[in-house]
Amino acid sequence: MGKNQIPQYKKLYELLRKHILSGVYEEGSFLPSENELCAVHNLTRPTVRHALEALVRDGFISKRKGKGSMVRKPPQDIGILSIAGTISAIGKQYLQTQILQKPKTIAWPTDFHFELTDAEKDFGCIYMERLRFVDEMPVFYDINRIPNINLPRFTSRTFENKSLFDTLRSHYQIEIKGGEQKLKAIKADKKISQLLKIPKGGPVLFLERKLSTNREGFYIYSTIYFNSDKHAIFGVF
Amino acid sequence: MGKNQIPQYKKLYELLRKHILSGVYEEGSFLPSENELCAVHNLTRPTVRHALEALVRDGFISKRKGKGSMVRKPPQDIGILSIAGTISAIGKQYLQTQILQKPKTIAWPTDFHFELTDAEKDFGCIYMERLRFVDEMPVFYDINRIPNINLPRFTSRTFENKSLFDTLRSHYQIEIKGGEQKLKAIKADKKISQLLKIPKGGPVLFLERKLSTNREGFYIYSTIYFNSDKHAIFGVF
DNA sequence: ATTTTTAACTTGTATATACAAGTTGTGTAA
DNA sequence: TTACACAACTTGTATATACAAGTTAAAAAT
Repeated sequence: MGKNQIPQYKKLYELLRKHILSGVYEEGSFLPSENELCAVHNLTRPTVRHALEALVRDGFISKRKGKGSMVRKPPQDIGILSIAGTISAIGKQYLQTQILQKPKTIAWPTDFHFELTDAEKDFGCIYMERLRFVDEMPVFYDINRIPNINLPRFTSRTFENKSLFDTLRSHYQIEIKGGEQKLKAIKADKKISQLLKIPKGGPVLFLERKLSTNREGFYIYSTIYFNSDKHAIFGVF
Repeated sequence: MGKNQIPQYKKLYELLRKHILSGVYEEGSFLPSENELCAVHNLTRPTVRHALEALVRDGFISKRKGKGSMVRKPPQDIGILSIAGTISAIGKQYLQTQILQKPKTIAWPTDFHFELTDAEKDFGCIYMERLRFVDEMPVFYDINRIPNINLPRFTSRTFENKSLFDTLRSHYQIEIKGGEQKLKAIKADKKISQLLKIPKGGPVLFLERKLSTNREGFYIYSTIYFNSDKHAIFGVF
C-alpha cells in the first residue's frame, strides 16, 4: 500500500478544522459521531478519537460524554497563546506583515533571557524584526532569533507575505511542536510607542517565547510587544 | 473486580506528576519507557500513552520518537495560563490568599464581558474577591463570579487557606475541564494601584477568563489583575 | 582501527474489539 | 396524562496486537 507520508488522524484533523473554519459545521452544532466518522473515512475509532482530541486541544470543539462533539466559536481576538494546530500561531487571517529588519546573522545577546546551549552559542543567531498590522493599525512588533544551524540561504529569503513558520516548514521541514512563554505588562518606551502608535509610557503586553521544533535542540526565540488597546490576546486551555 | 472510580490512566498521571514534582525523576532525565511502565503498573501501552499525553500537555515531560520521555524543568513563574492538570491553576505552592469580599449573592452586571445564558441570569451570581500574595507582596487581585445554581451553603463556607477550586471539587464535585481567556495590558486605576502596591497608571496585566466544568452549562468567570513587576505569567503549550 | 551492518531498543500510528457510562427519545404501565 | 423502564444512541476507558520509524550501541566486515 502506498504510504501517504502524513498520518490518517492528522489528515482528518486538517479536514475537520477546515470545515469548521469555513462554516460547513456551524458554531453550536454537532460534528458527526465518532462512529459515523469511522464509517465515512474508513478509520477505526481510536484513530478518529486521536483527531478529535487534537481539535479539542486547539479549541475547535468541545466533547461531552453521551452527547457528542460540539463546534465552538472560533476565537475573535488574536490567538498567540496556543499554537492552534500545525499551521500558524496567529488566528486572524488578515494580519499583515512589514519587515523592519530582514534576516541577518548576528551574535547572541550577552544576557539573553533564555539559557542557550553551547551549540546555539557557537553558531550565530539569525535576527529579524517584524511589525504586524490588523486593519492597517500596528498591533504587535516581534523580534525573532533563530540559531543559524543548517539553514542554507535563509537570510536571503523574503518574508513579506509569507509566515516565518510557513517558510521554515516548507523549505527546511521544521515544524513547531510547542513551547513556553512568559508574559508581563510593561510601559512602552520611546521606540515601542512610536512603532505601535501608542502614548509613551502606555501599557504594553510583553511576551518572551521559546518554541520547540521537531529538530533536536533547535529552538526559536521570540520577543513580542503587543498593543492591547484595540485587541486582546486570546487563549484556550 | 472492585471499581476504583478514577480511571487507570489518571492514576498513573497523578503518580508520575507527583514523582516529577518531588524530584524522584530529575529534570533532564528520562522516564521509564512505555513498555516498562506497562509492566510495572500492569497496564497496556495505549493506557500508559494516555497518561503520558496528559503529562506532555501539562508541560511535565517532552517526548521524542526513538528516545523516550524527558522530564522538563517545572515552571519558575506563576502559571495561570494553563490548568496544569486536574489540581489547580497556580504553579507556586506558597501563594497566600486574603479574602477581600466573602462570597455573597448579587445580580449579574448589566454589561458583562461574556455572554450569559438565561439560566445563569435567572439564578443569581455568587461574587467574591481575593488578593493573593507571593513573599508577602500582593501579586494578583481576582474577582470570581459563579452562577448560584445548586450550591447549598456555598456563601457560608470559608476560603482562607483553601483554594476555591478545591472547595468546588470536594464539596460539589465540580471539576475544571478547561476554559478560555483574554489578556490585555492596562493602566492601574486608583483601586488597583493601592491593592497591588504599584504606582497609579502603571502597567498591569488584565485577564478575563471563562472556565468550563464537568457540569453542563456551569461556568466560572474570573477577572484578574496581575502585578507583573516582580513575577511573570508562565505558560506551556 | 575504521566503517558498515545489524539488532535491540525507543515512541508513533493503526486496527479490532469490548464494555462502562452519560444522554435522549420512545414505548409501556400506572 | 404522567411516571417509569428501556432501547438506542453518544463518548470514555481499556485490552491486545501489529508494524512503522527514529535512536543507539554492539557486532561484523572492511
